[in-house]
Amino acid sequence: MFSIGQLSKQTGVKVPTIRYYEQAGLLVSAGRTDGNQRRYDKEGLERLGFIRHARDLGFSIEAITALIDLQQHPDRSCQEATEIAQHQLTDVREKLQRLKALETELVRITDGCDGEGSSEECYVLASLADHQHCRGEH
Amino acid sequence: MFSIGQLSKQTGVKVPTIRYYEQAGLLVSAGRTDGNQRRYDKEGLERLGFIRHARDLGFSIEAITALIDLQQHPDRSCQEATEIAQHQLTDVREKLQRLKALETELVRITDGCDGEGSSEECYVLASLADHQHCRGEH
DNA sequence: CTACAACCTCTAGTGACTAGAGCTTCAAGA
DNA sequence: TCTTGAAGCTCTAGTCACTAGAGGTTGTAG
Repeated sequence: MFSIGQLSKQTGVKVPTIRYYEQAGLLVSAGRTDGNQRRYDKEGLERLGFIRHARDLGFSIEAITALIDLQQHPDRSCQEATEIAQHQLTDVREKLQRLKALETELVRITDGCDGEGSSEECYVLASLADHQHCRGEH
Repeated sequence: MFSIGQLSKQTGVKVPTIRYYEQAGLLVSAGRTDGNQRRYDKEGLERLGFIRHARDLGFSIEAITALIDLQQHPDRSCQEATEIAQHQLTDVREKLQRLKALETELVRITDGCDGEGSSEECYVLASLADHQHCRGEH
């Protein structure tokens, strides 16, 4: 049996976050001591590990709820889980695209400026003021 | 002179967002008609364009405030602006790194599963449950 | 002059936490 | 057994950058 603090240490999830997950319905309400403190078993630990891993991969709370739901109905098709993961992958790839464009643009902006001189003729500021400077879309 | 709606159309920034920017101190309080409606001139339009562009590049409201402040003190060094942009670039690059790792991991997870069978033996769910499966860090 | 789109302010909600106040409980050492 | 203080509890509010909605007022085209 672990206290919430021990669970926190083992998973790397902060204590208030664990309570938040419970309140959000991700974690089943933990058992309590007579004094109302939460106590967790191995299952609680594994569940939190699952959540942690999924959050690290950028899955939303909503998506994780769906995945946990699926986990608990072993008879249901695996397809749903794959769809959720695929969706997440698409999402990540879109963000990657966008960030790559931003990187290019920021490199261009910062390279154009040596940091000397007054801000009046600053290339960074000029670039931001005038979209015309940009190569690509964003 | 433009109304807030015309400004919105010209810049692509939604009306409530413009008001939010004003309230956040990014946009100087606009002039008003006798009936208390905002009216903008060319300067207001340019300022909003600047903000829009900077937001598109992922600069925080705080960073943009600093940049605008700089713009208004043409005597101050350009170095600060460059630093802010550099910081933003570092930030973007970190996110890129992270997202690339996530992509790899998600591809591995989704590739391992054909979507058939029951969720009991689903590779997606198993991968999320067990960090051991992972190649890299995240 | 009228109708109604567009404007106004204010409050509250979003997602995923994080911080803090004010109180109670657990567990180790004396 | 008692004490102390770290760790737990609940509840409210704050974060960021908006977005939505209520309920009322103004501008302007016909």
